[in-house]
Amino acid sequence: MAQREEITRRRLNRQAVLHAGIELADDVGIDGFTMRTLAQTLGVVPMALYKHVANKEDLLDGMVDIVWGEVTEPGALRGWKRAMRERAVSLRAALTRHRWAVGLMEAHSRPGPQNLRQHNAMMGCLRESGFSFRTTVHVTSALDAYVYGFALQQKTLSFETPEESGQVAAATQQGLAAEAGELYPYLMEVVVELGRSGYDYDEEFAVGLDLLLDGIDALRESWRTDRS
Amino acid sequence: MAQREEITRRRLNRQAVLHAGIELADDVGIDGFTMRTLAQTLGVVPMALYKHVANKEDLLDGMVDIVWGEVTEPGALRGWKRAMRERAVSLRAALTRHRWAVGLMEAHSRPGPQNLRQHNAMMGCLRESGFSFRTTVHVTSALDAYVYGFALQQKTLSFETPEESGQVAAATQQGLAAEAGELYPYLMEVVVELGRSGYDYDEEFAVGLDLLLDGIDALRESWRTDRS
DNA sequence: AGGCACTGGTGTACGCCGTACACATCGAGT
DNA sequence: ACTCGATGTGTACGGCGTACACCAGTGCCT
Repeated sequence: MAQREEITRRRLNRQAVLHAGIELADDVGIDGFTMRTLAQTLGVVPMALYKHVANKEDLLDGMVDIVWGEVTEPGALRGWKRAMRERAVSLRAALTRHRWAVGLMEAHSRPGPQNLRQHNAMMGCLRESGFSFRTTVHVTSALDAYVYGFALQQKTLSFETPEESGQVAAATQQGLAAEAGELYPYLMEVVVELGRSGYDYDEEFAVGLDLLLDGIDALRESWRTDRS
Repeated sequence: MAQREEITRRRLNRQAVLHAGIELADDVGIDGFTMRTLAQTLGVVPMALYKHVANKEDLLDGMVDIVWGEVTEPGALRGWKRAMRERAVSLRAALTRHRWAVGLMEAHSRPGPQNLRQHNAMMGCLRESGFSFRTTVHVTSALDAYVYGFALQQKTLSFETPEESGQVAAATQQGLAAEAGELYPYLMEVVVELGRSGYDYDEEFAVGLDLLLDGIDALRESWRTDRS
């Protein structure tokens, strides 16, 4: 048993490497994520990792597929709309937990099994709910684009965080505020107002998502009779 | 005059560096884009660039703001809906021309003047069209998310290009096709169908965009009477 | 039990990256 | 003509991903 533990600790395997990778990337972000630091957190020399992953790209691919596994599958049981909303929320939650994964989820290389499973469930849910083949593509495309884009904004946009003061303060600091008020009056108004009333990513996401889902709902009938 | 040309060729300036950077990044992608190769295309030693940009991040920021400058401002003259659609299309076109810019458009660092100009015009168009302050934020957030996300998908998704055969062929090649048909029947169906009828990014983008715009339109009245 | 192949961890080294720092050059203003 | 500031150069450093040769321990076959 102690021996087993020793073994578990001493001998690596692909899963251990991938999970350690996710943890590290969550901590330090994609830039600070290097093979060397990952090896260090595993108490191992960098080259040891290459016995379990082909290279850094393969490592990231594996990590990404685990993230895909964290996304709940849409089931058609309680209606496509609820299923789609739940999946979108779950996907965004996963991308919020693992910000480094945004932009890697649909990489060029071969999609992993969890990725395939997820998309298969998505198609299945929509097709079984009576969407035409082409409409299914439309819906998937639009919803995924929205979720990815929102995650991307949330990842990179320091613009208006809870302490949006950061932005305003920075602008003021460079003496830009006064000038900005003249050059960009509308933007300035919104930023100031936003600073006053706060910005809630969750609510913002939900609003846009419902917009899309309602739009899909409204057009479902006309689409059903469409070609294809 | 010949002297002037000589000078223009010999002496760099920030704009020249930035534009050469864009051209190079368009060609080789963000991965192959290094200070050294950029210096080489300019016929100059790498360190020479640092007289005109603070560092690579500053260089990319400058390049990104030029891309922002390529996006047409929304004018409220012919209605907010048309203006928003034109802007979204223009933004996506810019991101398609400069795929490396996706994910950098809303960087953490100080947004550039073209970025600010663009967002100011956006806010102005919506506010002047009668949208409430909070609704303006909703609309901007949702539309931008969609455009970014679509560009991101288009950038990374090899899934179904004009020659979607790539994907299917690859899957087949590894003997996965048969197995995949069992594991992921819905996905397989859609991929095959898609291969038959083709996939048009432009149309796909337009469909989702209209979905959002119509949704906004429908909810505009109720939103107007909302709080804030 | 003894030998052996195989798997997985190590050490060293290479080429590329961004960029700091000291130096050379050159054009403009006195 | 001389100086001075701005611009390009040369060299060098530390960090990155990773190729390659090597070593250690484990499980298997006899």
